[in-house]
Amino acid sequence: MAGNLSTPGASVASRVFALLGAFDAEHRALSLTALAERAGLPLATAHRLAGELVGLGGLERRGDRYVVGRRVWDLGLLASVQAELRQVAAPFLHDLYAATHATVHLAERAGTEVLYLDRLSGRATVPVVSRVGGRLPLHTTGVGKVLLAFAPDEVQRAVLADLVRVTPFTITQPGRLREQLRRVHREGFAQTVEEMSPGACSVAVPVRRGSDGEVVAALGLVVPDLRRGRARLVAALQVAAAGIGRSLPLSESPG
Amino acid sequence: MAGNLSTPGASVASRVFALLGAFDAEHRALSLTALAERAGLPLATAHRLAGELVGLGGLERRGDRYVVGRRVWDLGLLASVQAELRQVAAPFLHDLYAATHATVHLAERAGTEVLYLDRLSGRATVPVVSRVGGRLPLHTTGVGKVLLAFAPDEVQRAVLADLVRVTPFTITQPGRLREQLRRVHREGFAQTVEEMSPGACSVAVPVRRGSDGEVVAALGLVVPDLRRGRARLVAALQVAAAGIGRSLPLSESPG
DNA sequence: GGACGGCTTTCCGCTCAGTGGGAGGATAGG
DNA sequence: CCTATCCTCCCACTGAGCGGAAAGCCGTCC
Repeated sequence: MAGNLSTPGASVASRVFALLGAFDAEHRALSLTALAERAGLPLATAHRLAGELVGLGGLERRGDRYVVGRRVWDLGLLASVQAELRQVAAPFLHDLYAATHATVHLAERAGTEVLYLDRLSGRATVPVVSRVGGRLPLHTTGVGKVLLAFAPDEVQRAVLADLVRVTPFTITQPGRLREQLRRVHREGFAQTVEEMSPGACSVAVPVRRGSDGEVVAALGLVVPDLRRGRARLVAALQVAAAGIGRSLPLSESPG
Repeated sequence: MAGNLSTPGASVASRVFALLGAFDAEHRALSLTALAERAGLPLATAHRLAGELVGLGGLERRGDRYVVGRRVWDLGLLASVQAELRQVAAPFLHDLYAATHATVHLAERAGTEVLYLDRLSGRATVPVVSRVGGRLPLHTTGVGKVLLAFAPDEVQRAVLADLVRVTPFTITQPGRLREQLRRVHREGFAQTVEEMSPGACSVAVPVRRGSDGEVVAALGLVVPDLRRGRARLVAALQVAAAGIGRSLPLSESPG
């Protein structure tokens, strides 16, 4: 379709996603030049395609900057992640927040990372690094440890082989983490103590789909201190997780 | 780019969006045939493009069905709508919910409709038809009336010219609605009484950007009854709206 | 004021990526 | 066994898409 291709083999569809993928949480608005550069496309190509996407609602133009369009947001709401889990979980997350006033997290595993599906926090609690849609290491977060404990062997091995240090309290010894994962199975919850960010502790429990008991997500709380009240938090989490699991449809798995 | 085009002039980018646009809230998972049909593309073309999108994360395959991919959800979170307003507003919405236990709505105007940006509801309140990402008429909802009252003249005219009846209580006389919109300006809030769905009333207030006072969104509550406690609800809404407006960055408008 | 640097926009000839009818499998039901 | 309904793959044909180059469009600095 073109005479002179800088990257032959790249399809138009991949270019479209390259353009959209040029945006991230730190780059929500990009000039044409920046957009082209980050997408790895020639300026003229980026210009034409971006113009087309604006027409389709995939991008929007604000002055001389491009931003991701509303249409993409609309479509994103239909994505499977969000559709079932988040919707079902939302009221339970509120209950949890009301009961504890701690930051509430709903997360699932995406490869070897935690993917935060929802977060609920007031304004006066512990500062938390997570963002909805954001990813963090599995071994440094409460929800991550839960998800890791119930992840397939190959994922556990891959993660244990590379335990990045984030704070002085991050667990980087595979043996110690493996022992903790066993405890998660035994006791039904995981915790972290300043392993992701100083001054923040967390507890988390698995969310099991009611129909078959499969762990589909994790539910967690972030608090400044776990020394007292942990049992109460775990109890609240387990009630909410059970509620979510029971309300969950039994979405067929990939064939 | 092809020898035999069924619809010459349609770009690949438009076909990509046609495929994604084939999904909606009622069609979250589609077979290839259904996908092709709804997208208006030949089967072979849909098959090839869908396969490519799966590789790019824009679609996912579940058995013999396609669903919108996680990548689209990620990208959607970066869209301007969601990014600023929702994030800033979230804690205030919780406060409102905690204070009133009514369904809380954050909405903005999209053309001649209300676009619901966020919704927060418990499990035991009035049944509500709104969905996050969903659109409803401006003249039948509390947030809609607020947004309409502060919309440009041509929007008001377009809406007043076609007041669709939804319930027996829907206001369909332009004169009566115009009078109500004037009251919204005067009193600072709007209300509906069973105009969208039987048994549901709503109050709503504008969210003004702190820097310039422009109305950027509306904040509303849905309750079974407005006869008593309305003043209290309006007060709570105004406090929250002011808080949101003050925390809002002054995002430059289109040039 | 006029030359410069960084940005966006447009032009246009070249060509290969994308197209889609149709053949071929796979599976289900009669 | 045949028919119906999906999904997958093949492949000759060609115009949609490519991107270097050049032209606009600001500011800013000498």
